[in-house]
Amino acid sequence: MAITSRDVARLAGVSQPTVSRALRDDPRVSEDTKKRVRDAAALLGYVPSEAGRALSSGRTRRIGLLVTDLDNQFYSHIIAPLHRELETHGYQLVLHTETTDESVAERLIANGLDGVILATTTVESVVPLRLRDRGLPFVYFNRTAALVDADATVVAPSVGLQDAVDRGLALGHRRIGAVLGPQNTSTGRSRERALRAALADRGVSLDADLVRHGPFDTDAGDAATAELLALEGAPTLIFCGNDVMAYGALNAARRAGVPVPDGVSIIGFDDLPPASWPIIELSTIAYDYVQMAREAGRLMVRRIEERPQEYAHVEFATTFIERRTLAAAVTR
Amino acid sequence: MAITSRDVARLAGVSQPTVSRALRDDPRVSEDTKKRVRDAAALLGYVPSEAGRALSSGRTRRIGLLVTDLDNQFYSHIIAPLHRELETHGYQLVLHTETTDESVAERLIANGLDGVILATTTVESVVPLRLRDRGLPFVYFNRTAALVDADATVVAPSVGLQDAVDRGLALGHRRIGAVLGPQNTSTGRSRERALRAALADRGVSLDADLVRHGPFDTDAGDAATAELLALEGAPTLIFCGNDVMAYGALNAARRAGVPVPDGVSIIGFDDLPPASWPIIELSTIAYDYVQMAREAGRLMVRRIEERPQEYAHVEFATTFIERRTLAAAVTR
DNA sequence: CCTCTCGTTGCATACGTATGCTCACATCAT
DNA sequence: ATGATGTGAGCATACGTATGCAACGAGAGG
Repeated sequence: MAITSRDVARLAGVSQPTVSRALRDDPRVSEDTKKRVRDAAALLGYVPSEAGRALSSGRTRRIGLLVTDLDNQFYSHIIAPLHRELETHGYQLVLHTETTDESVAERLIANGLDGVILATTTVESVVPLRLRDRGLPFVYFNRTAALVDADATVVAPSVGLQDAVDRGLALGHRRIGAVLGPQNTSTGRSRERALRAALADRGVSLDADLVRHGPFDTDAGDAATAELLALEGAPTLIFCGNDVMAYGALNAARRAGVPVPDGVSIIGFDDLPPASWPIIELSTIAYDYVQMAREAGRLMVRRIEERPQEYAHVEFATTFIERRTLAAAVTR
Repeated sequence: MAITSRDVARLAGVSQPTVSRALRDDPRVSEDTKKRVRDAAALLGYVPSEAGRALSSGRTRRIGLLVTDLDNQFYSHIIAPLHRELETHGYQLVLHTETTDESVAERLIANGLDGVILATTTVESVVPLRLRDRGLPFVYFNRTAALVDADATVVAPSVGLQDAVDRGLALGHRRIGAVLGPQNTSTGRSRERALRAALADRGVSLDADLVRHGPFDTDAGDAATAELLALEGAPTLIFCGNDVMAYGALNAARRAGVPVPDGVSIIGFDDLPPASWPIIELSTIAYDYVQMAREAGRLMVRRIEERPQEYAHVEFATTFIERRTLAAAVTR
């Protein structure tokens, strides 16, 4: 049924291996022959079989992206640049979403991937261990795991959060709350640590009553903020674990009838596109996540093709972006 | 390096084909042997090679999803349910994003997919033609192309739009504008046709000056709405091609200082999650896009495994959901 | 004129699994 | 006791490409 390299070989009057070499532009094939082979291939509409190629070469040129919650806006914005970056290197992105930790690694391995980009690892995940044991190269994107070292692209939250904290304090905020991400993610942890450190640096500490933890999603941000706003001494400024949680915070404030920023100020983290929309205008900590995705792609390709001794840890700087949702503290 | 079925066979004291059959639970293998093989496979940590399997069986159990603009929120919400649906049938989703129309088909074919789900087809796309010529099964999701028939899941916009139009007219709106999607997409066309028909049914017609077309994204919705609001006789109600464009419309109104809904009413299409957020409260036309994604997955699997004679065209009903962004018309 | 080298092509085979066919053996009816 | 039936496993091979190695011819150098 399908056209194989043998069919092309027959038409071009050469052997099958010559077809294989000619189409991959092997220098050992004469220009003359290459042209003949290419013409024959085009005439027949020949398309090389990935399966045959994978079996023979042992490589698939496919890279897996492991994400648990695809619904999360953040990852939508990551996939496109990552896809494009890998494409320029001749690799293809394959999406994997699984929730259970144990079977994931097996499926990644079974799928004959050349490498895996881990985007939603939890700190205690065993997936990196399994991949390492199998010799399947992988790269951490955004989050890292504790058990195994590897190439990684991470965000350095300190600078951006320090600026945000300073600005918040300057605006008179003293009762400061936090709606943070899960403590079993490296991002959740590092942002919390950086926030506490930035406050401590100015002699302020987070009141434990005003801190909440939850998944990095809108519903969690909504619920946690609703709780905080209902408190006797509600915070006048709330730091959120990411923008998506901050959307939830804005919703909760609206539902509670607390105006933003006059009743409460909200600060996010990520600077996703909606943060700069006129109807949202979210103050947030920004970093170049598109560049970060591309860098993760580059690290992945380098890991596969060059197997460097050292692991690269690329950090991305953060900056504070002030928008409408931050204003002077008002005592209610 | 890697463990093959031959290694398992040696350990279990059987032949390689028996391993292949035992692990796929072939009834021709005795329970006793199966157990021995499974134990040996587990002991060695054997994972079947996708490449070998694909080459031998001619099937990959991989299905491609072709999307041009991944950034579009709509598709983020589609991918997860589609992924899950295919997974339950033992298939895996592979994301393909390409902009050029010509090379796409080749890459889809080359990748040894069992089938393709086309999510962002334009009406005049040749991809369906190429796929048909190759005998690669495919399904239309949401949009369809004109040239080739195939299984399809589509939205029937008429009912929802008729209700929305009736409600808008009841609220006194007469100057009605439209910020619509591209005319080379079946969704763009069918929504425009349904809107015009619904208005015509009530003896109203769209003023050509108040109609704009553009890509299904926030920026386009923003730009078009800004134009409409700047007109002498600006519309009091604007229908948008989808929710994402409606976000842009809301932004444009905010920027222009026109309050929503008191200055202008906005109606979207899709009912994505943000539409029901307290800070947005977008009136919109809803349908069950999660179910639609799952149905597309089911059609795809059925097409691959049963090759039915007839093509299925599954329609999804729409309903109008009234929220804050629609109110009585006010003359400015 | 012989040998050596270089450039080009073909030959043989490996990659790992699935499957049609054969075959051995046991069970059972005749 | 013999043939028929059925069960379970092995043998041989196919799938399509890539690659190490051999081979071939031409040209160059001695």
